[in-house]
Amino acid sequence: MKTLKIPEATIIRLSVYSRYLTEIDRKGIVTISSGDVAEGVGVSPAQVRKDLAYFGEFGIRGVGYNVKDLHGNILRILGLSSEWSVSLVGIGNLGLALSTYQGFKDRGFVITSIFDNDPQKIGLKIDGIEVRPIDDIEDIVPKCNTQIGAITVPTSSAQSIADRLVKSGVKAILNFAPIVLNVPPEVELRNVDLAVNLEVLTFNLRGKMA
Amino acid sequence: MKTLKIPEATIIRLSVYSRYLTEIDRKGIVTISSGDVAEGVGVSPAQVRKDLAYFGEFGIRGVGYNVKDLHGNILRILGLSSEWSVSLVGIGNLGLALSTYQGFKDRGFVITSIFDNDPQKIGLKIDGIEVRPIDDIEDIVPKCNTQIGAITVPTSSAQSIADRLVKSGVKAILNFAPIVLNVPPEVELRNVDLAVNLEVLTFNLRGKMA
DNA sequence: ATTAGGTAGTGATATAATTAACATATTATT
DNA sequence: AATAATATGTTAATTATATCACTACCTAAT
Repeated sequence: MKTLKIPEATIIRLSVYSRYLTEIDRKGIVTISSGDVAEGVGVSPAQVRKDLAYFGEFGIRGVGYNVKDLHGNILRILGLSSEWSVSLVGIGNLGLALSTYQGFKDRGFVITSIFDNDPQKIGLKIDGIEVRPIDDIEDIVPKCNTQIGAITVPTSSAQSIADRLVKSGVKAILNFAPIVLNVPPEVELRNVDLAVNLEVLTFNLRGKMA
Repeated sequence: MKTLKIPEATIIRLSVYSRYLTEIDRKGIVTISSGDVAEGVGVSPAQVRKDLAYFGEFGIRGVGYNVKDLHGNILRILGLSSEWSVSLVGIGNLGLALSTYQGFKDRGFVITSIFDNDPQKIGLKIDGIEVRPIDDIEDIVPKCNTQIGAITVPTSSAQSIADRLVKSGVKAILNFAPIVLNVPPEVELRNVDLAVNLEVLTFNLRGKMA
């Protein structure tokens, strides 16, 4: 089995393609070309074909791709053909937004536990999931077989939460706190910094206005 | 003036460096080396120096960088030395999270108007800003001299909101709806898709578990 | 059948980004 | 004053990524 390295940019684009294919499929379109996909998501047709080529042959020359078939293949590539158990730590506004985000449910991410230390929040039911005290992490997370932890707590406590999630067996962490977390190399870590996006925007604006 | 192209990855890292320097400065540390920054944010020292080199010379050979000075320079580069007026359209959970996100305020992003079409929300004050009906966009946005629009409405209405924001004079759009928006080339567009991050995570997990 | 038009897959090429190496400059020490 | 240690800025080398150009192949029309 050849495991050539896949650019992360490719994975991100596959994710975008898949979102677009959902839309196309809903419209009842059966076949689509790399050029159509490219136009729909704003990349070049060659890029679309190259991205897919890392994983196999999914189309028919001279014809295009079957929408459902391609979509299914991309979901499988992304690991979305089965469900993932997600634990959410910190249920402030951002945590609340994530817990109710339809896009997660749609793609097989199931929030199975929610933790917070605010006494006013503990016991609340959010979308059917009870908010538990943070000290319950080590108890609940293994029981739910949770593979992914999402951290939306303040910066000061993010590292300790990460430690506890790792200890409880999560394999991946999605961190929204603007801090560099330390986790063992076998744990997959991904940071989302909402301010970064605004800053790239203002940098580009600055250039245009200068 | 030579305007060589700056990689976007460089801008993203500068944003991360700046966040780290805030922390370092708060600790009262006066001087820092590229190696220190590199270790703090998880990149190579050469990368740090290269990123900075695009914009000038900010350090002293044999010594390092003055923390406050470097931080100020990075903020200036990113266009954060003055305030930006942001309009938020759609005040669901995600919009609420953004409107109260301290990280924005800290960096000079001021939300000056909020719009939604839900009658139950119109009139509410969020952090001192009144929620107005979407039809007020064309009236209010120009009055506030708003340069940036943030879209957190459902996918179906995202494009029409983008159109109205552009018509009202915004120069940049931060879009959280999972759809490819069409805007004139002079308008800076940036898409944030929360699900993408989880999907990159699961792809990487899949590889590790296979 | 044959041909024209269209589209996927792919190896070669070009471009971009990262890393490495080094020359230059500063500080501290002897 | 000379030397050792340290750290930047910059050029060169390497690696990674994206684009291009071409081949293979399918469909439909003549």
